[in-house]
Amino acid sequence: MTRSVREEHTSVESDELCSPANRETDGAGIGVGAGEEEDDDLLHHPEEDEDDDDEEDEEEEEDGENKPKRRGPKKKKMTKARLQRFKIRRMKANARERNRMHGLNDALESLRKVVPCYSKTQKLSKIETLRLAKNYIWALSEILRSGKAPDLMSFVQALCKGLSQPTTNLVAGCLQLNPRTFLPEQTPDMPPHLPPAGAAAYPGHFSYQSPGLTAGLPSPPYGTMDPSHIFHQVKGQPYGSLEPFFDGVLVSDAPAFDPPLSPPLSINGNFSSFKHEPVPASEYDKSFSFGVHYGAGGAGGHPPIYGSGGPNPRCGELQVEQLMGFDGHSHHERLMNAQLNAIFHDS
DNA sequence: TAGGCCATCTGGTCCT
DNA sequence: AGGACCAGATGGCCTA
Repeated sequence: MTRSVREEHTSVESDELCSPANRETDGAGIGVGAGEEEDDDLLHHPEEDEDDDDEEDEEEEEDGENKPKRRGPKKKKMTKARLQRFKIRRMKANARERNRMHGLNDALESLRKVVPCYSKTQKLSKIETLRLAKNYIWALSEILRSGKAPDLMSFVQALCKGLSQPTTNLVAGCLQLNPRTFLPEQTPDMPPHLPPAGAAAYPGHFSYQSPGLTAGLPSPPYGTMDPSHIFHQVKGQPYGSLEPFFDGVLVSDAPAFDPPLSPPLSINGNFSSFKHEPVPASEYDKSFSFGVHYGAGGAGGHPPIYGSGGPNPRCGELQVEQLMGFDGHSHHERLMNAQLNAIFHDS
């Protein structure tokens, strides 16, 4: 589910403790926010093993006469000093955990920027980001594997596999597509974009199945491959059937490519030069169970590509100039965009 | 108001 | 011993 960007932190404590300025500090208080425990609970914490036995015990255990005796090592009573140390330890652990989660979120934010449909205003949720990234990697690896450029529909289908409807709509919005055009009737058991078993939805499509479940498909062995690397292969490197792919597009001698934050596919019009296989109009005009249709205006206020109800002008026939950037993109991004278009165009 | 998403705290486990 | 990692719990925010 996509969500609007909201406040970075959700509580006063969070604002104080987790603002960027405070991220490196471990001055978090204990027991703030959720999971707060009363000191009484802490007093009986089992992990205490300090050597403060000589200190005066402040708290007496209230062992009732009717309570069964506990087995195992006798718990040491919590002295004030021990309690103090425990609190400090807990504060430090909390701070570390916060920082760890912030690092995780930062990484996730980086991931958001390199998968399609990055938007500062309409952030993908964590789970949707991961799903989309997985699909994106798979789709790109499939391009490499097959050496053929997929058509727009199957590519978007692959991207949207397993995504929620709002995210699917967002992807469609980013690509200036109507979800109805690439999502067949949704069934509980079948991801919407998957063609029926044993049948390709569209001629020339690569079908998507979960790599882990598909015997014939390779697990993408590309490690941390950035999608933009595809377009920046050094000339002469062995690429097998992909060689002609890159020869006519962009072959660079540049040693290393520093990818842009926004990926090519997150830009509207990436596929605007796609050459499509002929698709029966019925494939596009099916009724789908989508509550949100990508009608006039479209998600994110884009100008509609598809007229409401009318025959769909193929998005592959649109020109880049007709499309608006989803979020506004740099020259570099547009360059990448053009490269991608060129690849699909030349194939 | 329910449900989704999120940040945070917490205690347990594993590793160095 | 201390840190990293993990999963459960909790409560806040937001949206349908």
